Amino acid sequence: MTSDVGTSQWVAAFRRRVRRWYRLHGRELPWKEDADPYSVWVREIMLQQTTVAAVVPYLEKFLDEFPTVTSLAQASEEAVLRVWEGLGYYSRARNLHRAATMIVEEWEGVWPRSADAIECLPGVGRYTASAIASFAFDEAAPIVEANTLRLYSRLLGMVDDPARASGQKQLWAFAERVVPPARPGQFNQALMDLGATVCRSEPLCEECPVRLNCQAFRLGITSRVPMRRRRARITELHETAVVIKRSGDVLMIRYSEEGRWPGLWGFPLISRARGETLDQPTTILDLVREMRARGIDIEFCRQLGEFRHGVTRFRIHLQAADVSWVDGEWNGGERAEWIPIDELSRRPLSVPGRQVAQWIRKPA
DNA sequence: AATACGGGGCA
DNA sequence: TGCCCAGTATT
Repeated sequence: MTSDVGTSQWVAAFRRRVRRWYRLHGRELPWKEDADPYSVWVREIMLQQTTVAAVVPYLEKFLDEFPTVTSLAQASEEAVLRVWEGLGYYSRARNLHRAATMIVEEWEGVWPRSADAIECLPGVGRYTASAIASFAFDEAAPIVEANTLRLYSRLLGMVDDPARASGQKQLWAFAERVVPPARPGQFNQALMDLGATVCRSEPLCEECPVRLNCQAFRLGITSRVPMRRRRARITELHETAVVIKRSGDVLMIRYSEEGRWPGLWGFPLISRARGETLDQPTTILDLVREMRARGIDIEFCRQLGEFRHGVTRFRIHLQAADVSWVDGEWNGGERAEWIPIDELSRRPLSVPGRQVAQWIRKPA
């Protein structure tokens, strides 16, 4: 019956159907058997707002490089960011590193077992804490994330905005009711697999083991539940990455905490007006002036390349300028270093930064 | 309550 | 292209 969503009878039948479906159709994820708290933690952080396909190679490399929480704590933040490079949301990597230090120094490397305690770690919110507690420590902790949010919303026939406080409250309350005392981690995994493969954005209801438990299915509103959120408008940015060379070295800055890519290294970026390009003398004059304002006299050589890159709600139209140093020191505010070109691979760069670095080696 | 934070996968 | 992704922290 669907009229009794959440009652104990409903929950019992729901759990049975989900478990059975999972035995037959659950995803074969590479970490399926790995319940070690450290690796659960690392992968849950990586999976925040990031697809499984994107995470797999990064997780393998990360655990290879930092196999234990101690090794992670002992590493430099830059080394951690270097392994994270290209995965995005870099504050995750920095929080991971900080949290490793906390675990080692304050807790002597021993994990707290409860979700509440785990949630004290930086970068760990309610979902991630529950995931770790249920996967690694068999705590019956409820989860709500992208996959389960869709699933629960539809089961409940929830027409409220799931992002709002009242929607969130209903979803977490539902999660608390369905998570079972026995093997809660496996059950949570089953819920996510069901959400990911069947209760997708465009749901495959004919394959769903719990469609008769689903209010949205019964009402024929699965395509409108959960309510979609409208996206933020994209802002176009036109920027120039300035590659300043001085006898085999290139000037790199460490992006500050306030702006984009905090903690990553990169090239000085200046903005252009829309339509300005490096084949225009006025653009080049602007470039020279902008760099002089940051302490460095340069001579423009040529354009290195150009491409488009999306970062959160911005789309950056990037051109790179190959220039040579004439005089002066960087006083643009950021930490700066002259780095031999063949050592760029050792620094953590953003994706556009890495692209520009490739152009330096092999001009496009 | 709204916004910032990245980048890739896929139709 | 546009939508979506095992969210969290900050304003």
